Amino acid sequence: MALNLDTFETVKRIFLDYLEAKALRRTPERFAILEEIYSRNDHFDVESLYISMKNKNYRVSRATVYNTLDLLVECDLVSKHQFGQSQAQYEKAYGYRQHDHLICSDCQKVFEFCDPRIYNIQKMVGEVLGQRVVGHSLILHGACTKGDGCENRPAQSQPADVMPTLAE
Amino acid sequence: MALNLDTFETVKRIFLDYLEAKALRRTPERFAILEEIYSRNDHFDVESLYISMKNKNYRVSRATVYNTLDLLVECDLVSKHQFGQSQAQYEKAYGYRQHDHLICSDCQKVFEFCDPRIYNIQKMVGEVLGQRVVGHSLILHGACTKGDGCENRPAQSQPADVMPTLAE
DNA sequence: ATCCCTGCAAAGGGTTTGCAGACGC
DNA sequence: GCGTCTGCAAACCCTTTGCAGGGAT
Repeated sequence: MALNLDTFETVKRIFLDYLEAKALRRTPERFAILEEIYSRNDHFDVESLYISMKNKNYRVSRATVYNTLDLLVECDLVSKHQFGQSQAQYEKAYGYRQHDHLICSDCQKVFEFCDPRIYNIQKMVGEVLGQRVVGHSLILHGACTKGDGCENRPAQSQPADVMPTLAE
Repeated sequence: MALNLDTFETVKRIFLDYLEAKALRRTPERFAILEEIYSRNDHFDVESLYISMKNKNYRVSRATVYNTLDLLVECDLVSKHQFGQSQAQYEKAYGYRQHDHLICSDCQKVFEFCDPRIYNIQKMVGEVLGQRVVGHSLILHGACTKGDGCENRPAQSQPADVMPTLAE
């Protein structure tokens, strides 16, 4: 899927404001990386992002990709996940609802879902333990025994609703 | 806290059976590592386990520690977590209820809690996505702003109940 | 002109691997 | 005795770091 220009203008604006607030420079590399991320729809790791840009003959270094991803995570335009593999996975975050992931151990496919009850758990556990809970990471581990589930299923571009969203 | 002998006999039995079933050898190192793990109560990483054993003048290599931990995870005597740091964290699993973790980003303390609603989410999400869900990992990220929460709080040796356990 | 940011490559840290010798079976 | 397991160290992989040159301000 191609880059959504409206969305990109918005996130570019957000990034510009963030850079300005932090007195960081507006380098072409930073915006090129942002653009590359927002023209993707899947989860990706640093290497695949780096390779995509190389393939488009855009000269970037891995170090800059890492650096820029940190900035984008910091300003909530990108979210970072550790799905248990060694390398971190990233995805664009703007315009996407908070969601969680189910990963099939057999075929490695990643599904997304939303469930408002997680928010309740988060709130209640925080109260019981006397902690302010600022976020969570929920990963369900699935099994499709290759072929009879994941393979036939279209990739979820939007998180599936598990139950009607009650509150946000 | 010292090793609970009854528990250790049980887990040793389980491990023996597992080794036999898989036609693996009963080496002294494997049982020494199991014993060291069950005489601990905290979460630990490979290095600290290795160091403890070295300090007790038990000769083991890191390679064997890694190898044995894999086996113990495989037979459910140990659980492995990726709390986002670089190294994996482990904890003994036998006799402990399934529980999840809250990690304070400020002081790194780890709390444990149980919430049966996670089980319901797991089940329902699996149904909606057509996946058999075999497990989950939920991590809540807390913030205590150092000193006013975690510091004063005793470590949770048993998972706190967030609500009465309805079902298991 | 300043000095932050980039690219490159080397270093770093946790985990895995290869190999020779040890030992459970 | 056979074949797996161990210990050691090197290799590995992802990420971070150091440094010199380049470009944003």
